[in-house]
Amino acid sequence: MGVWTLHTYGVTRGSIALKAYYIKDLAEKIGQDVEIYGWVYRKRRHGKLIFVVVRDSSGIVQISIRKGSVPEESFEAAKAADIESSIRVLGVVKEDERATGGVEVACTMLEVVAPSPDFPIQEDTGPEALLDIRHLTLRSTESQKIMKMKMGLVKAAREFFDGEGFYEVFPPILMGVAGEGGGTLFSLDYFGQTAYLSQTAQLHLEAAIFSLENVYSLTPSFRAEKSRTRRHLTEFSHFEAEMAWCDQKENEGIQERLVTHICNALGERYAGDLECFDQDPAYFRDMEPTFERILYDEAVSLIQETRPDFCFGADLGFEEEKVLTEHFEYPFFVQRFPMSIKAFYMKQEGDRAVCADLEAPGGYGEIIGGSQREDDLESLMARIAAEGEDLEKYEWYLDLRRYGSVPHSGFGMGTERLLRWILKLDHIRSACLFPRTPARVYP
RNA sequence: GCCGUCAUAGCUCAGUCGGUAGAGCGCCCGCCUGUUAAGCGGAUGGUCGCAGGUUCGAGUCCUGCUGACGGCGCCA
Repeated sequence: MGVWTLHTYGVTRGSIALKAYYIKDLAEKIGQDVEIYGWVYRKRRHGKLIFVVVRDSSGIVQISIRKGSVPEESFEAAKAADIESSIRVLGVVKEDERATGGVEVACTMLEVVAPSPDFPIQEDTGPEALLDIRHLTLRSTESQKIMKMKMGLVKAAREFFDGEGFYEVFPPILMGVAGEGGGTLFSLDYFGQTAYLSQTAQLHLEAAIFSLENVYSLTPSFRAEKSRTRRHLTEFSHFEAEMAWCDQKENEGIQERLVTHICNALGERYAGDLECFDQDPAYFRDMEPTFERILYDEAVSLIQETRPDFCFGADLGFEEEKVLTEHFEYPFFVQRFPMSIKAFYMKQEGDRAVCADLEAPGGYGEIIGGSQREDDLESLMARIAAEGEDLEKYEWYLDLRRYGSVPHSGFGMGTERLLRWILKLDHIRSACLFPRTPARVYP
């Protein structure tokens, strides 16, 4: 058995360090002896020949186990191995066109590390049942691809911010006051006072720009709305950025460069995975940071072409967004909503907010909401009072306007929303490891 | 908060006019040396979401409840 210690780096079963290599690398090891650790993905028995498809984090490969070519215990172990049992395999890598991927491992030894009796997922398991056992559903190759691409998205976003000289900061999740008026908050007992889970880090990022000027954060945000839609979670990954000395025009420029950088990077680095989701990598790879911009008024006109009953002054509902997004191939900005339907902290010009939402094409909804912030103390106080909010709770926020206020802007980007649009996922839940919705906080 | 749909085996579903609960897949057993979520044979598997009501008789009809799902609103 000396040859095998070569591949385990002297580590034997029972005291495993790291795997020597991963399934995706086997194509470069034709003719070599290899050791594979993984999980049984598929099994097909043919009497004296058994095929086991083994899965690890990097991919899958077919193992052929022939009676007579392996010790009798190995053949019996293969015969008995359940779907998703963890196994250790020794064998020789061979090219074989009959195997998926063109590579197969001819087994010389197989042992079950731990069994997996009655694994509950099978071909026709429905979406609700899959969510009930999300902790097991994550093992699917589709979930693997989504999780890997989500990491790629976050990595690309951080690259962008880093390249633009932003500082990453780490704002609190436990909050004493609401971030945005109106939205429902999750509350909890905080040593006898009521505290809330953050809906947005924006207000705290605004404080940070007076120190670091350009900042961003990636935090969970919570919305206690019973939103039963395919684009809402009660907990989501929120990229937020805030920039001092920045007007709305430059704010939009940063947003489109950010989204474009992310798309370019994914188009280049995840071309194969994008194709698995029927997406054209070239569309993302070649995207340019020149998104179209339309005014809210123009959006209303476009909507009225097909929905004459839609009235000026209303917010764009989902049906309206869907109509609107059919006019665009790439994400686009809708600018200058009426102040009456936007948040108190936005800068006001006439009856309009100095703001823009970035909409994904194809009815996938709003990816980014951003605005120039109100930097004038009196206007801000009047706005907070008009919302019926207690000014005292916002004293610290108002201090930011009392001590060296600056023009500044910022935005928030929903990570799962962006990923959902890129992969055209049916539901935002699929873009999340353990999605939290009004009816689900388990598992 | 509002509107709608659904709830039967581990999973996906069928169940006619109200008359003793069905299929496929999975699990289990047997056969099979090139399969691609293999194939063939056998066996197992049920508080029909819960509580009432109508009826000689309810998975089926009626009432209430619960839960999940889908859509709206809200937003990222």
